Amino acid sequence: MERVIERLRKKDVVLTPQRLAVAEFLEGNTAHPTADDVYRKLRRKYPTISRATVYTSLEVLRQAGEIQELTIRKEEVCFDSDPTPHHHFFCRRCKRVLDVHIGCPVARKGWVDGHKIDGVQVYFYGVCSRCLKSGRSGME
Amino acid sequence: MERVIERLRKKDVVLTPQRLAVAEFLEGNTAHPTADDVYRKLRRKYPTISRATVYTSLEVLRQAGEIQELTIRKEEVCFDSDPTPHHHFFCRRCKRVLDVHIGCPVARKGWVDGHKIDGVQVYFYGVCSRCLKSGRSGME
DNA sequence: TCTTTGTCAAGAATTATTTTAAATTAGTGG
DNA sequence: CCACTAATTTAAAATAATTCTTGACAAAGA
Repeated sequence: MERVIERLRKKDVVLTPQRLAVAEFLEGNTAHPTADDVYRKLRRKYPTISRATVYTSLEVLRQAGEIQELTIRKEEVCFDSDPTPHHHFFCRRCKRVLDVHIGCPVARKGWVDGHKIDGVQVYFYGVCSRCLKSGRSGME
Repeated sequence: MERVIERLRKKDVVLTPQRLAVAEFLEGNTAHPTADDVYRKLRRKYPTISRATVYTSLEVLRQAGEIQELTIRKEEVCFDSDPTPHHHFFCRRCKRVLDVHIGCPVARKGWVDGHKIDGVQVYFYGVCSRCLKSGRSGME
């Protein structure tokens, strides 16, 4: 957390209690929360926080390179507190977004067909191991 | 077009003029239109068509495996008339979505980390070759 | 013909997100 | 520590994409 504050300050990001609260909630969070998840959680500690602030704080953190945005679901954007490139898996049954850490050459920035790449997202869809174990297909 | 009709009929999809119009507009269209693009275009030929009908027609075609949905942009979903797996590139400058036909092992269905995969999307982001040639970075 | 089933259009409703405008606060320099 | 200015927060309203609802209507079968 201290490191986050340092990094943000170095990037001339204005620090506010709200932004720090968002950063703190996200830190180490592997659940890939949506903006609304963040809002509902922070409201307990900061009853006056508004949705707009959560949205702008998330955008500030994203631009600062602290988090990344995922469009794995069309319903809503979710956020990953780990900004380094890796893949994601969406379970159609339990609706969770899981990190997938496999090496993939295509995920490296570079060029394709003459287009300059500055970012890549790889989204897998299916049924996660936990749901498979619980005996359901995710199709019901 | 004839083949589309055959395939849909074989899948017990009820054929209607509206659905056929959507299918026809998409056929061979490589521009990755949004639902609203389809609606605005079809309205010329079918002045009475409604947005809801376009949305449901697109969903019917998707479920029939004729088209695929892309969530490459968070603003809105767009559609690809080619349902076979391939990658996509989003140009931050001209906002176009381009097909990327490169082989990639990760795009093959299978398993990762014990999760069963039934679909994959690979999205590249950057500046397309055309915009690069026109001399702008896409950052302005 | 009567019934059943399913689609269509239009608009209302819903949901995620952004904008607005006024009040408050963070960062800076004295 | 105080004051100043630019930036942020807030609540509410506005927007934009998408979904739902309702009544009208059409095809297929008994």
